Amino acid sequence: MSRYNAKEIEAKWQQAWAAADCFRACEEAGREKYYVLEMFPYPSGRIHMGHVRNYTIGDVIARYKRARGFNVLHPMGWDAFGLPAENAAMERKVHPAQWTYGNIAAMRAQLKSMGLSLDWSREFATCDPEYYAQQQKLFLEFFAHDLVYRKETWVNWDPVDHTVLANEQVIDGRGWRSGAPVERRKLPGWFFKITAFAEALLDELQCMERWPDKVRLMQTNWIGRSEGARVFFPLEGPDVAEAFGSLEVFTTRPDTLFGASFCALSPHHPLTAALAEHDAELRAFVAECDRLGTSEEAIETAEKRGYKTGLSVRHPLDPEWRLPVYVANFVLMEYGTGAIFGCPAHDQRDLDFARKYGLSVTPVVLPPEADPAGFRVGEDAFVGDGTIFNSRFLDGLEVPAAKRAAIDRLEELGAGQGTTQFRLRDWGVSRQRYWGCPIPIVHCGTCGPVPVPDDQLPVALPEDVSFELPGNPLAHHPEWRHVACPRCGGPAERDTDTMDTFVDSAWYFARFCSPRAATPMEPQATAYWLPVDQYIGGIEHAVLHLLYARFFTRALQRFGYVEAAEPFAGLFTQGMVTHATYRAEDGAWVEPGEVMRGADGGLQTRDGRAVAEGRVEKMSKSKRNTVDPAAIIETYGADTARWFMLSDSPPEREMEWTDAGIEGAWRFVNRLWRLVTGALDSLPPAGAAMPAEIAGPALELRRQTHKTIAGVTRDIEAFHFNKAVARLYEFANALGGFAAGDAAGAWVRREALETLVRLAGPMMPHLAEELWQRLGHEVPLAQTAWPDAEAALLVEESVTLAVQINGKKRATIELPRDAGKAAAEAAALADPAVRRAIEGQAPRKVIVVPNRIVNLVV
RNA sequence: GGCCCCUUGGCGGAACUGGUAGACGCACGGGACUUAAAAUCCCGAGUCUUCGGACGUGCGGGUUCGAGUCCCGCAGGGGCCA
Repeated sequence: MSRYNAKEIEAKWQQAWAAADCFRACEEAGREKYYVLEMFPYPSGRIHMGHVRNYTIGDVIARYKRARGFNVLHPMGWDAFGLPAENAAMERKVHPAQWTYGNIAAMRAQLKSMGLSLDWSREFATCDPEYYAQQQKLFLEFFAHDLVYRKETWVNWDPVDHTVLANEQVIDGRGWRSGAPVERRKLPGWFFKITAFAEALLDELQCMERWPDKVRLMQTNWIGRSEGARVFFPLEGPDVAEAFGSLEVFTTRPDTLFGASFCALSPHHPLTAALAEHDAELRAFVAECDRLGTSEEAIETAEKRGYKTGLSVRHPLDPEWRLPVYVANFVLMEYGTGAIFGCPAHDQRDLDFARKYGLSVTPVVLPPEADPAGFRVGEDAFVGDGTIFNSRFLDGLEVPAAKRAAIDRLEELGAGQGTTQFRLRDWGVSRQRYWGCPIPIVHCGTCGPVPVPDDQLPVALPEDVSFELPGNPLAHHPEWRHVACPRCGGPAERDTDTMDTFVDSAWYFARFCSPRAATPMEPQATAYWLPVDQYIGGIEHAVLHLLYARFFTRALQRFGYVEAAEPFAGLFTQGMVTHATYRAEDGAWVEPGEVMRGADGGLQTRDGRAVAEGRVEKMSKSKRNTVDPAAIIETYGADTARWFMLSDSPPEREMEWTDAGIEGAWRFVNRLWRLVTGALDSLPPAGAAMPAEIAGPALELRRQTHKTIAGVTRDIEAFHFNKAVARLYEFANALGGFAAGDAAGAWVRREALETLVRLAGPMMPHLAEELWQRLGHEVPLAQTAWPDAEAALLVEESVTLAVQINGKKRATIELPRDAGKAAAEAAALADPAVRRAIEGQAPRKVIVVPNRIVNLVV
């Protein structure tokens, strides 16, 4: 018997599916649709094992749902804008477009070698002018609906690369590329008003049952709703202070107002700026704060420091009470109002600050059971619930009631109001880069920012750009940015920024519904296909990408492009692919392919240097523990790689890639091949009528066949692919040991083999398709319905029950299914092992769980 | 620091709503076939054992006739927010 030739047979079926256009999706009114989508890849040039895992999972779902009769949409595209293309341009003198499209071609071929059931006719890249033209139209819709606006903010500025850095691109205060110390700079840019949907985005999370709890929790924390109050503290002091009137403060703890001992301003508060004009020392303090960077974590972990302004404020609930005003490094301008009141007894940061500057610490919340006379705050602030004291009209109230009472009084006095604050901030999308979607705005000295008119879209990226100079090539281009103002015709300049690439991926799933439309999307197409029924990707996108896509969908709904409010009805986040790491004696990382076992049994490189095996870690280039999917597919074929990806580890957990594992999968592929091809001669023809009489081992196998159908179906529905795989192994084991005997047995063997092939189909589609054909079927498996389990075969005639004595298992007994309690008890008491164990005592109590256990209490 | 999750043989992992712990795979051991090896097939296997059984799901308690599963505390690992 021949060994399975994966290479030849996989190519054969990939061509056959393409020729028959098996996976093209068309809207069919009245037919139930199912939209499966995996997060589209960045075209880095090669697929990695994370892609293989992601797309294998998605393809199992797509093929399974198709077999269940759904009209499946399963598209693929490219998240193709981004910095690596510009880096390649600088390092290798190749244009970003050329680099990107070259990578796409290479990766497309690799993805095709996986045998994914994709509708390639819908493919696009976000850097296609046809795509970003539509994105520019959407940007202008946001502009028209007042959902995008321009403002100045503080950014991390790399003075060497002349570019803005994201917080994660700042490492130890230096730019990740240039290594230059990062500066805080104020820069204008465009912001999407995601905060306008904060409440809706938060509330809807509770209804999104097919999303992992973990992701919902992360988004909840990210949006960060907090109830509190805005409180006005009248300012006193020099003219500057008088000009500002009152200091507006946000607090979540209005109940602790009588514990206040100071107010603090952000270094970037307008009042700080006004004071700094006449105060060099304050300017120096602010400059020092700026060197901390912009991340909340850096600010939080730094030592709490302040600068006393000399101003004071009056307490909003007692005009006679005055509090000093500081500028403090831990107060963020971006959160709340950029100013706080400090209550040291009940906030750790305020306490640290108060201890440092010798400010009073008055406890106003008494912990349960504490003695009001003896309660003192030491090094730890008390942040829990309790009863209010030392607080005049609030005394005796519990914390929640005191919050309400304090807000009521503030509102009566006109000194404040209750409010809800979100941690979520508006989404800044301007990037000083070339390889992104140009922002379709023209800046005119007289008209301000003016949208580029529809008939002048798209604003195309110029191709003749230079990457020699640091900074943004669009801004350096000699003529591109100079245009006439569309409104007044005067000289004006294009916006030279491009959009954050998260914008590109915030609506691509909608574009797939009508990828060639001359508008961003066709409402009847999105109405049919959206929402995505199953979205699959990495947990690393739990917050940003998924939140932006949710925000965009709500906006698109407002513009009339989509009916759905939410983009992804179901979300699945897969785990990472890991591999052992290896190091040579000199500490250098060694690739797995270089490691072999030496004569002494130890690990060594091919050229004989000793190697130590390190921890199992996420595959990464830096640790050199990657395995190239292309090489695996070349050696074993796509089916083997897919099968191993789905075996053993549950898909949401990390999976360890090992040589032994892929070898094991390869063995099973061959075993399945032999099992079917070796039996072909002894089978009745396809479609032969079921024999009237099936009994004995044949009936047993038939039962197992149908139980396997039911089990694998359940497992795939629940994303328990590892369990489905285990069931198919078990079933193959049973089939291997089955002797057909007579004609009925041969019929049952065919049913079992066909079932095995059909159930394995979504996981190893090429081999299954080939075996299906060899079993005598003309319609491809890809167009064949999923098998149904016969309910009557799923119930056992007899069952094994455990017999426990005082909860410990002593024996098992065989009983007819659904035997009565009395029969079960009698059978248990008759068992010799049970009799020995109870030594003639009569049970005090007998618990019988039908078909499960008998527990005798003696 | 706060919140959340996880911890089962040598390893990855099964165990439906509390009801026979360790399915299935990997690795391992034994056997068959072979001149030999690879491949393949069959068998074995949680630990200890006086062969009756005893002990076993990170540790310590609790609830229950019965706990891997529920509750409380602790330890270790991971994630998110700070």
